[in-house]
Amino acid sequence: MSISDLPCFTAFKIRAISPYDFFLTVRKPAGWSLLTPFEIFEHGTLWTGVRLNSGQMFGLKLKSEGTVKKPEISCTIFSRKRVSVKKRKELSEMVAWMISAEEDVREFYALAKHDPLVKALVEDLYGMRRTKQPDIFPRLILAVTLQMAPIRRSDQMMTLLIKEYGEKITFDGREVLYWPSPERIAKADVRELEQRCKLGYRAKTLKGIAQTICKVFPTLQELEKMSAEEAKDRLMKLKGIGEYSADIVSPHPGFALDVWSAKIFSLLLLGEEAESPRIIIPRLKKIAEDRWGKWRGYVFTYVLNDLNNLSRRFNLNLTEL
DNA sequence: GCGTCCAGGTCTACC
DNA sequence: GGTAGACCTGGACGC
Repeated sequence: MSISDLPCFTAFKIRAISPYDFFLTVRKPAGWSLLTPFEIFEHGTLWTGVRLNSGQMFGLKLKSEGTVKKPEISCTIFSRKRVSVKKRKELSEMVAWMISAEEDVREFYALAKHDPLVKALVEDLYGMRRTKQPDIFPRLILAVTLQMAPIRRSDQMMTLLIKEYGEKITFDGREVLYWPSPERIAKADVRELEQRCKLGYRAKTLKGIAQTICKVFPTLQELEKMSAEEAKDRLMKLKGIGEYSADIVSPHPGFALDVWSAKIFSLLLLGEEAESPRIIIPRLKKIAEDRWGKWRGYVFTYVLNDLNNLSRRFNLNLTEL
């Protein structure tokens, strides 16, 4: 693991479009982290890290100084060297994009008028946003380690990858571990990756992906500018990335159903337990697209972060599938 | 303890 | 173009 000390800092404020719940957005109820599983959240303040496409590492300290109705987030960025005024502006725009501060979800919330599921979701998680990560490699690691493995094993693989090949950043008296760079994994020995991170056959896949994106591959921001289909096609050209993984990585709103989430949506949308979850995935995706359109990605995120409440509300067992 | 099974997909060979 | 089978590994389960 490499270690970076980030002594310089610059601060600014971000105003978000209301309603915006900072806590629910950066610390999701299902335990999803904003940028790395090793970020720190204490007394309403988040310390985390981010690697830009240039490879530069930054420390981030985020804190809400507003309310859900009048949201304002204070952001301090820590770096190795002092940042210029131009770079500061770029960083401020990047953080706002990352935490979806400028995304207006009122159209999504309007669906609640006629859709009982959305109504429940909005009541439970009012103001929560989907978030984005500027660097694509952590998303690809997530997608690959989720394949063919129970969630605990996926967590084990990701944790080992970060601890063995990631980067430790120190700033503001804190230490945060961040994902490995694609350059580091591209150079790693496959056998060593397999053994140190318990990746099995995924070691070869991950190294291949790292090598490809080190050469030439669109950034997440570039994929976002493409059509959803084009972005997905580009992602699926990576060996080891199929439709499910492409949906997880793509910045476009998708409906990344796997066997586990297909069981949940089968109960919610069809009112029945799925006998063959993998078989009904295309059908569930079609229903989601017809019912929620471009907001289906939001429904997906809200549902997976609201399983306890939904189980109670609709008298279903969604938490032990 | 030990053996067996299989998981929050993807790719390939074969028909 | 459709589909069965292989793929690492470790945790769950039955004995």
